[in-house]
Amino acid sequence: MIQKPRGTRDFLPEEMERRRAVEKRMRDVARCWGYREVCTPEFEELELFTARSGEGIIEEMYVFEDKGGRMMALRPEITAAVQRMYLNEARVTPKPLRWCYFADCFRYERPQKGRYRQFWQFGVELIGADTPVADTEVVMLARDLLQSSGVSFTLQIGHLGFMKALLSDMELKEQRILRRYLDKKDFDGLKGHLNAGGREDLYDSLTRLLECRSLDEITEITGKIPEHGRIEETLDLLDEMAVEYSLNPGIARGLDYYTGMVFEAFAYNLGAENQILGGGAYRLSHLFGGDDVPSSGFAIGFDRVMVSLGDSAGEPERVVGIVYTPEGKSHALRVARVFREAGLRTEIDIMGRNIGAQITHASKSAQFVAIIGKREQESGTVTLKDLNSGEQRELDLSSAVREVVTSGPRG
RNA sequence: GCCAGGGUGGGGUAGUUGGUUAUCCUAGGGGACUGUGGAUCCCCCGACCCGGGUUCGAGUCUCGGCCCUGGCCCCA
Repeated sequence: MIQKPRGTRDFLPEEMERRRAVEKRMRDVARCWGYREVCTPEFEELELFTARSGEGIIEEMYVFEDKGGRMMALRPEITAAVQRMYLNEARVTPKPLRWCYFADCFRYERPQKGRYRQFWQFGVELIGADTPVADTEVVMLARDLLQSSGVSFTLQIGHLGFMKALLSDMELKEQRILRRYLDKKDFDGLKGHLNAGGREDLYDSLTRLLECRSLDEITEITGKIPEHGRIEETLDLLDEMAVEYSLNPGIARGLDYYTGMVFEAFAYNLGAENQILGGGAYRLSHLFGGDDVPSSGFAIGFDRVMVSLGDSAGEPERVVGIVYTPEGKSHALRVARVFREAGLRTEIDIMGRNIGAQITHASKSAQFVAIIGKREQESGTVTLKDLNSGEQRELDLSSAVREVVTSGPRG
């Protein structure tokens, strides 16, 4: 038998309903903040992603040659595509642009808990704004989105300016190596590398920087960096808006195009892959041949959020089963239509079962059955049976609909 | 790419030192049954991940692969 591809998943209706419910809550939050949805192609020219991240990522992507001999890649993330789209389509749109997306991405990696080869990201990009309030907005939106999903998380905020200030006289390549040691908390490796480069003077300040949890502590080590005022204002605003976060100057965010504030969120019970959000301020479009535009944004690992939420069942949907005898068939079809017009999920027997078997079947998903036989057909009524209580009454059609609509969700 | 543990009907399971026709539950389909059966009774469907090897004989032992679950690496 043919299996699904490695690292992919099938979603049955129950799980899709849970996913859609969370997705809807996130969409509603984004909409209230003024972030409107955009959509980019599922695949792009390979160069879009290598320009951003280097040739190394080819091994971790789905890359293919199309019939015209072009090298293409299934998108491994969305930010680059949104920036490309901005340059292609929206350069002259009034700033700021507030965009969001919910889209699947593909990475050719070894699957493990919370890591799949096809996965979904909910993300936002704020393009053309470069102020403390803009920084505050994306962080607050990140917080609101995660909260709306119901997941438990911690938020960490950092800024690349701190480490840059300490390493300002070093080459970019060298800075990157040191950041990696720090990110891995490999202090022996860090020390060795610094000693080899004759910069053992930096060891103390770098490791102390990672311990800092307040701007004052950081400033003692780095001095007042150029962005100090802006960072201070952003953090003050976040405090005023009661956003819970911890300051973490160690956040490095792998890539070079991040320019200022960076932040990440982590969930519990996720094992090794517990990061559920990452983002920051960046400048990317010059890599694609456009004018640079200050941007910031983040992406939520939607699947990880769902894993962290677990199987906690959402509210079950109200379902009505239409049960009928052969004499009641035409009336039953009309009744079903009325229930559907009231917005209720309504299912009718199409297996030719007898009444008892119909009730048996309906009870697997429905909370109510409407029983229709010769008597109801003649009087234009329905017999509504509440499957939870077992009670039933013969009602006129509109009363029956009202009864179901006003009933609470299944208890 | 590396390490550990796994893979028996759709789901969950039993399977002894290698030995008849592979166990049970559940789900699914059919029938009896024609206004209550959210039943009951009867019947049916349906599995040893794939491929080599050892053996008279492999679900069971062995090797390789695939896949799953974790972890490492990586992480945009």
